[in-house]
Amino acid sequence: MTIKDLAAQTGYSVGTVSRVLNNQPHVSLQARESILRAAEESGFQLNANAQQLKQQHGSAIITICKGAGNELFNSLLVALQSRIDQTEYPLVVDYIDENENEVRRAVRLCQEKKPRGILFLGGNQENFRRDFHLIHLPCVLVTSSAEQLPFQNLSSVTSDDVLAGRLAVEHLAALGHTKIVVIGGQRSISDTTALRYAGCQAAFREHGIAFDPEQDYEACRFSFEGGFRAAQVLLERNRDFTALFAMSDVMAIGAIRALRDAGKRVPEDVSVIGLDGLDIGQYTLPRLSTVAQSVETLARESLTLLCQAIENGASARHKTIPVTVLEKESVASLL
Amino acid sequence: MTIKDLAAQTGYSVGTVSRVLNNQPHVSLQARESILRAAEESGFQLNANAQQLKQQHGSAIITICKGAGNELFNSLLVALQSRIDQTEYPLVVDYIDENENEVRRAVRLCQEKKPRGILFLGGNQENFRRDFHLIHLPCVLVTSSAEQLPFQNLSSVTSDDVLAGRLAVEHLAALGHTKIVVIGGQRSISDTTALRYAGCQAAFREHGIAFDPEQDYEACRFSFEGGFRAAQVLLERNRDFTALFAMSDVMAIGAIRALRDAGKRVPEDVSVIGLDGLDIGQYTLPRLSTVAQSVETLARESLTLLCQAIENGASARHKTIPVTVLEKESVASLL
DNA sequence: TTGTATGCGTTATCAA
DNA sequence: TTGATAACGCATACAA
Repeated sequence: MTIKDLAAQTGYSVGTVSRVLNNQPHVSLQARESILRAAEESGFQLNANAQQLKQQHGSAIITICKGAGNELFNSLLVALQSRIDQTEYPLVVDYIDENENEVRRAVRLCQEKKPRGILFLGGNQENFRRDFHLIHLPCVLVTSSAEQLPFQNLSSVTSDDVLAGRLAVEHLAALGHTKIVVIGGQRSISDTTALRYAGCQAAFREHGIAFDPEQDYEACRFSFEGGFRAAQVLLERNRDFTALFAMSDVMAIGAIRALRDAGKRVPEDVSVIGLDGLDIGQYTLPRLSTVAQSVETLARESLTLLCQAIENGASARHKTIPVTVLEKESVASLL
Repeated sequence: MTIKDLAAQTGYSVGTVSRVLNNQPHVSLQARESILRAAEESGFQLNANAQQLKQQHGSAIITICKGAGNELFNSLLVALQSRIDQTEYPLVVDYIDENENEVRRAVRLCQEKKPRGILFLGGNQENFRRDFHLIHLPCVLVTSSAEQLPFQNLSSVTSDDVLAGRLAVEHLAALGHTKIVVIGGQRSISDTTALRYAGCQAAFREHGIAFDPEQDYEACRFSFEGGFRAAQVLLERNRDFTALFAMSDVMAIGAIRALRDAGKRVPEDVSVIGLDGLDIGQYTLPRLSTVAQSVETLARESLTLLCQAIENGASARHKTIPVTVLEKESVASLL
């Protein structure tokens, strides 16, 4: 079934049918109604390939998700999915490994699918700096800032990571903790980590808390396993800490498991604060105190920015989403 | 850049260029090399739209994932993603709500994208029975059996759900538990739930364990929240149980939280066994005893079946993957 | 082995 | 307001 058939059926020409199906003007009401009805009855759908061949581009928004096991990205995806249905664009999700170069991947996808825009869930500044000039589509980097990058077509939406790091430490400090260790990503690789780390450091300084980057910080992957191992390393160093800040909830949960395995109770012996505000944190023992990001807001703003860029050619903007401390059960007061 | 340009550049015709790029025979080694080199240098990519318009179909395998928040499906997706790269097909992931009709969605996607095959992550027999005749592509239903469905193009790969239900109960029974409650999905809606339930029931009978379906079973969604609420309901009924079987790990984790909130220790006061074998279960307190599915095997078999159907026209097959009990810390012995 | 030519389903231009 | 027709980039049957 093609528009040709539809044309024959209704007695109009393919041109008229095409105009009707694309909601274009200069069609008589009569023609419009008759064609629409026929299309409805036969369940006709335009052939996307032909359409996109002609228009020289596809209609999809591609989301490149760096790390399919990333819980934060998964909940972000859920939020995106429910919002995207209100737009005209299909959402195509493309998972790549954490170590893959997301920008190169995007370049390839652009040639292959000619999407309308790209959403990057996670990304590395260096990759963007080096290769993004090859991309000329509206893009939004989510959970990592592109403010320092000189691209007119690359917006970004990110939680206030510096504030998040600061809030975590301040929450602990306010409860009397002064011996604090931190686990997170590789500061040299993960921009997000670097910012959260900077926030921590500022808070440490302001509160006069001693912190030895060599001894009191341990880098790991953003996974349960990563947090588990990092906490073990910290434990083996015998730093005698009373609190641990994990830069993600999954790390925090892994760390709590390691602490318990070492005979430490949480929060009685060691307090733990996470960062993300994932669902799962509210079902663990103890419930996880954390600095929560607003996944909903991140999703909404990202899509808004991208759609505006696609539809109005709006140029790059960079949004920062606030974060809030969620006080639950994994942090105890020393006072 | 089109094959026309490439033809002009190399001095060959579009026909030859097309043949080379499609790895077809009847091309001189010389032509092949020269064209391949030119394509490489300019980073040329065939226009997928034109290609697919001509061939009357796309190249993608679409995965319809029912419930973007489903942890099992997410880990399945990770496994699929890593395997799909060894094939020639791009994997397009399409998330839909748990309540949406996955088959209708598939019908639409078929018209729009003309994929090579479809993978259903989760699905309801009724939907398939009613609408699947509209689909004429190779499909595989994962985590739910299609054996009872009369479709030559619908294979299925599923864990042995009856066995899983049975093993869970037998594990508890072997440790002396006789007062057991169960939480899971809606038996009338979720086929998976029905099978696991049947397995349970068989084990209950064989071990002479009393079980009142009205009082000792509570249905809920496959989420932390669902398990949490269901356990609360069971608790309020005062059934005085010593063990709880949750038909998914996330439910189990939610249930443990509810038990703790009610002052029950796990496993000292109540034993809990889950089902799935998700990563997260090894980082909770206590570590979750569970009946593990092999996500890797599910992914591998599904893709194998689908590819065979696409490439050799293989007809429908139905595979059952074994499950195993993972003994950890959430189940105590009463003996 | 290679080249030429046709058509896939659609949109858009132009003429009517 | 409509209809005819030329592209879009590619695969392929057929001719050379």
